[in-house]
Amino acid sequence: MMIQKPKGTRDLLPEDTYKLQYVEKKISNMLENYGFKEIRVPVFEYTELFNRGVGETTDVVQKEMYTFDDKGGRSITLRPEGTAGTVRAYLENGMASLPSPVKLWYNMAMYRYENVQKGRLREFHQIGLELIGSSSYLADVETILIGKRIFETLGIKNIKVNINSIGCPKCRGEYQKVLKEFIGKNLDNYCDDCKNRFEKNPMRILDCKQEKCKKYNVGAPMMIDYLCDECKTHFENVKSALKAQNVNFEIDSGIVRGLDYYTKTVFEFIDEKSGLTVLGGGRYDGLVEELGGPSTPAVGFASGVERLMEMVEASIGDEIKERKPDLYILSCGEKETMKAVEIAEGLRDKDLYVERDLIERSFKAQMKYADKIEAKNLIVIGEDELSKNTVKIKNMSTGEEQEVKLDLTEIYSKIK
RNA sequence: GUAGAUGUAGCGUAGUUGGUUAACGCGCCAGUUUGUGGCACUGGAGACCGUGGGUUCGAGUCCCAUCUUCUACCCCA
Repeated sequence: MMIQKPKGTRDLLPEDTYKLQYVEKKISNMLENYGFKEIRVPVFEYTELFNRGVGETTDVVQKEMYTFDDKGGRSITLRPEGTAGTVRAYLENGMASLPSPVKLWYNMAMYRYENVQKGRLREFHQIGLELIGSSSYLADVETILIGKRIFETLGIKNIKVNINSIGCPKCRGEYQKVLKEFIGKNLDNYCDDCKNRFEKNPMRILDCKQEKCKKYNVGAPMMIDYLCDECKTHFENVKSALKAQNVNFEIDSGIVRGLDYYTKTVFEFIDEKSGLTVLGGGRYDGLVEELGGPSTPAVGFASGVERLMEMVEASIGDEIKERKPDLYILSCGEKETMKAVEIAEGLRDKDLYVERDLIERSFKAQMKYADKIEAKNLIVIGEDELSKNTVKIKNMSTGEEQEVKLDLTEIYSKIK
């Protein structure tokens, strides 16, 4: 029996990878224009990192992690997100002593034991960034501008930007008291999930999609109305700066984000066509300290590469072209073929894409093959050519031929 | 985790109320007489019909289980 790939994984075939590389190159180049440097951290970390970093009460930690004991009895988890590992690396490598703020980006595989469906895989990739060491609203605005630019760079339209503020531990505590009072009145009427959320994380109840819960949520107190002065000012500054930079956004008080480390500004970029969140992030001022470092503010986001690719396919998919051979060298006969190998190698030294026969096909079969792989040009090296020391370069799309000396630089100058 | 659908050569499909060597298109390989492709024609390779059981004289076609993929819920990127 054939062994299949595990559920929720994907093979990327050449027809996919060249498009992926196009997208990755565009984004990484853009991020470098903002001064972000790439970081790569381990695929697996000690489970404790995510328990503390992501939060014990989150769905990600409670039911979606790939956790196992290694042979030394250590509890290991495949990373379900990139921020915890990045912050861990930031601390472990003393990056706090680098000029502030530290700006890192990554493109890494993530693992989450989730049910598979549209835009959701168990192994998926996120391009994300972390801006560590600034508590200023300017950092929030910078990351949102970068998020916006990702989609512009890729020619993706119809992306909605939603933002919210979920306050800091100080004002959130106040708010949760008020919220629990409000919900507590009708708690019996909520769904079971919400009843469970009531003690652990009541804010998540506002995010519930169940009709009955939505009904009782009407008129619920909103976090933004209970922000402390500092959080309020911060949020106002973010909003007015975004407006000044012509970013179209909406306030969505329902955004809570499923990871515990978020504070103050949170945001989501949503593809209006599929309704999927294609980029999500926010500020996480408590995380660095939570992971054993000094109190350090930070902002970041992550975007799902597979979801990006899906949209890129729809918008500019056809414009991304695979590289086609500059030249096919057709040869028959042993001496002639050795000459073909020599010429091919020489042209590759000059960075041309050259193909030739590798399975000793007939003249005609080589011709057909050159056509199939869409070689731009073709030359034949046979007995005649070798004796006369010339070849004809044939332009495969026009059919035109021109004669040149059988010589590397001659051929190169005609093809280039 | 719950609910519904799906699974036939690399890809896309056909396979009547269960019956001899599972069909077609695309793709792949090779030919159509002398060294020039794209078209056309001819031939060829390639499938234990997702997997494992069961019913039957006999199953791709019926039953059960299981896996995959897809859809929704949940959650998220």
